[in-house]
Amino acid sequence: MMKMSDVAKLANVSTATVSRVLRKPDKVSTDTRQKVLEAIKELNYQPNMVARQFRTKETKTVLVVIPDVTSPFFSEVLRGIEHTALESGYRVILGDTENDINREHEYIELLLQQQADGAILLTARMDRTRLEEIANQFPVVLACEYIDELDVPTVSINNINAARKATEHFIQLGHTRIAHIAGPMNVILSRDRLKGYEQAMISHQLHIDPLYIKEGDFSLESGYDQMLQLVELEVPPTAVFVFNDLMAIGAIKAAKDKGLRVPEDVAVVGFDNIKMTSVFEPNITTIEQPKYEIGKKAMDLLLNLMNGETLQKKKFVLKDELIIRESSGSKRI
Amino acid sequence: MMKMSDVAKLANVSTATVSRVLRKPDKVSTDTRQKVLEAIKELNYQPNMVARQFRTKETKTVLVVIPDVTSPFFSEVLRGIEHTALESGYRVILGDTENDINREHEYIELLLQQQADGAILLTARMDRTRLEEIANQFPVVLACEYIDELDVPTVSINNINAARKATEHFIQLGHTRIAHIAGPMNVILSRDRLKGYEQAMISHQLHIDPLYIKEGDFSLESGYDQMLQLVELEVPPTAVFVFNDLMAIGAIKAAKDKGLRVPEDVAVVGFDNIKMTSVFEPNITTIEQPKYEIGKKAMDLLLNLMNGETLQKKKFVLKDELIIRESSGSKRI
DNA sequence: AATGTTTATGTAATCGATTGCAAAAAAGGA
DNA sequence: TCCTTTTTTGCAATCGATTACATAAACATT
Repeated sequence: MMKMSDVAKLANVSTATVSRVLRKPDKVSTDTRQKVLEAIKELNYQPNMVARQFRTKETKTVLVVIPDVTSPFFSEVLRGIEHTALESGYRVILGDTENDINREHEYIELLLQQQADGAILLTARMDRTRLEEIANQFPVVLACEYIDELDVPTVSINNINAARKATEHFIQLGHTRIAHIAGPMNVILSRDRLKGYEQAMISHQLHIDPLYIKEGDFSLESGYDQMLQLVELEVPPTAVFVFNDLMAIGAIKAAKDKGLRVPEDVAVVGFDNIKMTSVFEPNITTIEQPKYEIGKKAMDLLLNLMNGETLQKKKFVLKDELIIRESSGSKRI
Repeated sequence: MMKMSDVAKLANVSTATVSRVLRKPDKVSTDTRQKVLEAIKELNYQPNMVARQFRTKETKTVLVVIPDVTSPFFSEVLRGIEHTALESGYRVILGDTENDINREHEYIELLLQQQADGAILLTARMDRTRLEEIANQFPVVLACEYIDELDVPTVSINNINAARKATEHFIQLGHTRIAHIAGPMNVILSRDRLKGYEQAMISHQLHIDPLYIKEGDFSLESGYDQMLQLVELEVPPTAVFVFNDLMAIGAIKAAKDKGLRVPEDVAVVGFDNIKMTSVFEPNITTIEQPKYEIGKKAMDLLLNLMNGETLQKKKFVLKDELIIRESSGSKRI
């Protein structure tokens, strides 16, 4: 493997000049630049990036911590991040926590070890003080998940509003017995969407039956399980707002397996607008989140931070949209 | 940010000793080790990994090139890789090519720049010579996709056999008009599965109508489009073997939209056994690939290669399985 | 006690690039 | 032509760890 000094020797210049050709070409006369470039080509020289990183203290690498790479939602966000990173010459280190908080910590270590210039967290379940500490030392952006009242740049939609919108959709259709299959309560998104659900119910004077609130774990299977419990209630709900599309799909499956028709017997609304929602039968009414855009925006912010800029605005709330399809049914009479 | 010399000073030893405490603790007496560890804790010292990488020429990082992170199939393989990598102290750089061959080359550059110790390619569409060149210089493992008769370690299933098995399943059920929606023909997997389909047809003396062979692009939408064309043929097929589950889902949707029943009017078999296949209606008959295991095995091999071992065996063919569900229907009379 | 062995520690070179500073060369001005 | 300014290049230090080699200390053996 060739090194810079080899090029320098062949081109009859110093390594300083070679370095300049590579990094600040206009500081070098056209002649020498040409000579050096030829030597580089001749020797098939590739700069040793680690050496450069070591010297410049820039790894040109960002860490992305994601709760689940196999999730149709998060993987789209990841794509947005990765695409944008690449465009700006950054690499992405993948930190799949598999919903395990210890993994989250392990990955964050990479920042301390200076293996990444910054991080985007799609999951932030660690305690606030730890995160604050990290975010004070390194460029960090939160996307999707976030931590309340923490002064760290954040990109997300307004989950409370969106959840309220989804629930109100049911209310407008004439439902009163509306249930909610939530995500794990230690995740803020779950609490937010539950809150939105509650706000909608309360502001329309509808009773919130504690039995109508179930907690899943994001997975299709758990959506199935929780829905089973709901339909077996003495007075089952006529509508269920589900934390995400994956669980919604599980929930609909459960209803069907129990011989119920969706949306006639029980209506369902999901969240995220993953691809499958428009193919599944019935098509699923859901909240569209701009997944790719969230990733892109988060990466853009991170790039700013890594450039040493200070952000005037820290909270970016992107637009969501209720997409009405079949699973929520039509107006009840 | 503290450095090793700070620790050395505080502990009253040389940096050599500090380094030894970190890397070969048994070469240091218990007393000094204790002293050093205390100093490390006291100063909150974290070793600068880039400096270490620079010195040792080991990045403890592997590159994973993947054609599509949002794919339910590949993301499971990726998880297998990532999980195994982490266990062995390796980081994963994500290289999502978005099915773009140029991206593939860009990412491969990282090896030449010594930013990764090795690579796993889940997509290998570049030309053989280039890949050969790379694989001769660096530890590289191919998974899923591969290149014919190339002496690079490979992990996959036997796609030809599996495709034949899927097609023969139709034949056993009494179908004769069997179509195939293939993947892009520049991808070896597509050619293999097509080959398996053809083998099955030929060995059962069934006619292969060129009109029955369609080419999609892996996406659900293309499955939809290709199926539309098939059902609109003058003599439409009664069964369709589809390259992957995603396209199969699209295909089934198309059939339904055209008022056809699946499997009664047209039977479908997919490939990959992604989660959705067991939830979709009808449940989809498919070939199960051990996705996580493929990733794990590939990473294990790569670890061996990076350790300088030479593999006696180079081609690892994992077990696939035909999973019979509803979409392929029952025996025709 | 003298010698050889083993263990523990330190010295200083090294990895391959970048960059501040100085020197040399070229260009411009009088 | 000589002096000043600007441009181009090189010298050598530097980043923070690791490690070959040397030395010192501890221990064992006769």
